[in-house]
Amino acid sequence: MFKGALPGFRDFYPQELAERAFIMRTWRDVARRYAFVEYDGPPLEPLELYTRKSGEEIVGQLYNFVDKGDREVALRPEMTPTVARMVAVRANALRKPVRWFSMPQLFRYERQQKGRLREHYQLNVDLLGEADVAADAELLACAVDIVRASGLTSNDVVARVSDRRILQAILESLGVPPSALAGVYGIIDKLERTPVAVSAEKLTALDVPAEAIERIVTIANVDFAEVQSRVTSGAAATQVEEFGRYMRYVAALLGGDESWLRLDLSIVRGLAYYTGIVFEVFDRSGEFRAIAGGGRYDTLLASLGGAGMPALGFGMGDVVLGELLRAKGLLTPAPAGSDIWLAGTEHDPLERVMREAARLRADDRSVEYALRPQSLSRQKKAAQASGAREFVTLSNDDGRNG
RNA sequence: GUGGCUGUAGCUCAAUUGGUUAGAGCACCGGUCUGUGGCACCGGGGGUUGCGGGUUCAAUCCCCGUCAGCCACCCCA
Repeated sequence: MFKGALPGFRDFYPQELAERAFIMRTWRDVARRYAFVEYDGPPLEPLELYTRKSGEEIVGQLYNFVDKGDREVALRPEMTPTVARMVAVRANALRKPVRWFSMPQLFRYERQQKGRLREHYQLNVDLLGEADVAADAELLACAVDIVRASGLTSNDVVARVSDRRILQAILESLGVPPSALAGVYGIIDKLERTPVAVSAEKLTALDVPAEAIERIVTIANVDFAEVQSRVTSGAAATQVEEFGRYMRYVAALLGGDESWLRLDLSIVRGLAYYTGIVFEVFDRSGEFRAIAGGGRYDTLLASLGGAGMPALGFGMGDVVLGELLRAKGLLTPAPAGSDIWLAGTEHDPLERVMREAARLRADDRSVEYALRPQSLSRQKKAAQASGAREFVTLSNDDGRNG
């Protein structure tokens, strides 16, 4: 006897599917409001699509196998390589900017935990062919608007925004040796979950000056004014200026509401391909994993062998968002009852009920009825339990069922 | 992949610190109720106590293994 789904995989009973549908409807509605158009790709891809950029280590985290044609394949763990490939193939034919979104089911062979399964649905929104920060602003505003459309407020969640180029400039201004940068990023990424003393010790081991360590362990608190005062020349100064423009754009797109945004240089996204502004959306209580994350990956298309094209995107999974919405009481999709429960009396032959049901169904009404003769009171009870919106008897067509 | 905690009906939990046929609420099924707000009452099905070994006269309870869930690493989506 089969007991349940494979570890990390989910059965969607009607209630769970209704919840998932609620989330996906919100994704689709808001993405369309932002003029993104939907696309999809194959759930199975050549393994090489993922190893080329991430290296062989990633194979341990993939559902991969050799197919009957001796091809090394993998279930897609993320959508970005697929969209990059699809766009690269038709780079010259597509009208720019390309504004696409998709809601793929993604797979990852890892030990599961809360908020992290072996499969999830993830909204992917990508904007390709535009280098200006206006595109970055459009992306983040879209992500925030989805969260807002789900019923959450800026008291519940915050978008933490960063730019690794600015972080690098700050670190250099603090005297961090270039050779130590990669290591320092890793330490910054874990600052939140690591005791300060431990982080400081690790930084010392990387030959980071003591004064710099003090500032690095509180890098999350560095505000925009400090960034401006520390980075005053060179390419980084231009990036700082653009970053300021970016934040103003996002605020404008959110109707002037800046409460959703926060500069946080401790956001160092792991993926190797991010090249500019990055962001992550979190619940403010810190109870859940990141709701969404994304950023700019201007070099990815070229690295996959296509024509170079500036690009950026974000992903938002259904698992963490669903957990947060449920915790806030915002995940209560209406039960899917029929429009009409059609009741026959004991004297009505079933065919009479069926003929009437057929007539109503042809009129696009959803109709349920008792599949075997039952008392009227029993049918009424069944109608209520099923969530039918209207109770109609053959002899008397006006009984309401709330 | 590593370590820790947990595992009784579909769900939430019981079962006098090993002791007879493992119980309840909700849910589900059937019946009664000629009736107002998903009401009440009666009845029923459903568990090899995750699975497999071991200790014992006797195991839901103790030990080992295994599987699954949760948590922390790892890694990030």
